[in-house]
Amino acid sequence: MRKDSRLSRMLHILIHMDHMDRPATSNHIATMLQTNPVVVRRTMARLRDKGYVTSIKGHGGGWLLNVSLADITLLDIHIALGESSVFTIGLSDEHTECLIEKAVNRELASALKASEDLLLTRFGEVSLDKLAF
Amino acid sequence: MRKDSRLSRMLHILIHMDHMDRPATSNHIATMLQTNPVVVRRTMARLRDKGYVTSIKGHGGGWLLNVSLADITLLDIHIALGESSVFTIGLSDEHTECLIEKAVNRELASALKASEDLLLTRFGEVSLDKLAF
DNA sequence: ACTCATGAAACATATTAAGTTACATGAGTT
DNA sequence: AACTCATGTAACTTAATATGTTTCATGAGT
Repeated sequence: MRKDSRLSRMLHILIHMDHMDRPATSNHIATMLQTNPVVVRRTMARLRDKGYVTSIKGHGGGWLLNVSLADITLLDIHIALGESSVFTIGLSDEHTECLIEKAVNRELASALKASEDLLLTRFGEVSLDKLAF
Repeated sequence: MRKDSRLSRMLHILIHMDHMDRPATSNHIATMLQTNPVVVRRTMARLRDKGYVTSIKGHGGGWLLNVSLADITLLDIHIALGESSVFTIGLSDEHTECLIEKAVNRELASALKASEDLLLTRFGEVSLDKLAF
């Protein structure tokens, strides 16, 4: 499956935006990310919904960083981008009565949760200013 | 993205096979998994390649468990099913010269690796007999 | 011969980020 | 008021991959 690179992309752009004194247009951002301005708007809209950035319409408009890099963590951005699972591994049909299958799924779910908890904890410990220059 | 439920499914079936005294046909397994016999053959073939099961052609044929449940771990089966990443999260283009992007990707890669290491370690600690009844 | 099973090729489906096209809307500039 | 630049949004296409399905060849026991 294609990887979800939105987190990586958004972190990259947010740090760049911290250096800018003017709004960054979707076109400008798309060029930096080697993608399309509509993809940028779609993804940035998630961050706007959380208040991390502001969008300005019209001439001279674009996107502005709304918070200090020190005040947002990787986890904040990860959550802003959506709640979908971080794993490609899933459980088989959980509406079963089979005790073996339930035991298997319980074990897998437990291991996946521990792994995800570690990832999110780590994400929460890193604010974006730690990745900037 | 659709979840990869092969690990869950194969663990489930392998434990059932340990209780059986006759080969399990792909049809029988498919019924248990609520899927198609061809999907079963395709997935079981990976386990056969690693020697965990044997396939028997012809009348009275099917699939046989080749090892003791105590001798295989979740990690063994996970590896047998393929080396693809366990994460839906990926890094953005890594062929860049941007130092910020490199720092972002380095941090993400490090966190993902720690998380995956934990998952695989945990998988390696659980042998299949611990999930059986 | 007949039946039952795997092996394998070929194709369809589902999911979701990503990519693309097109047009409406809002906001400065001239 | 007309022009230009930018976001907002809808609709559609693409890519990747596990899954699902159909079909036929092959092997093996009865």
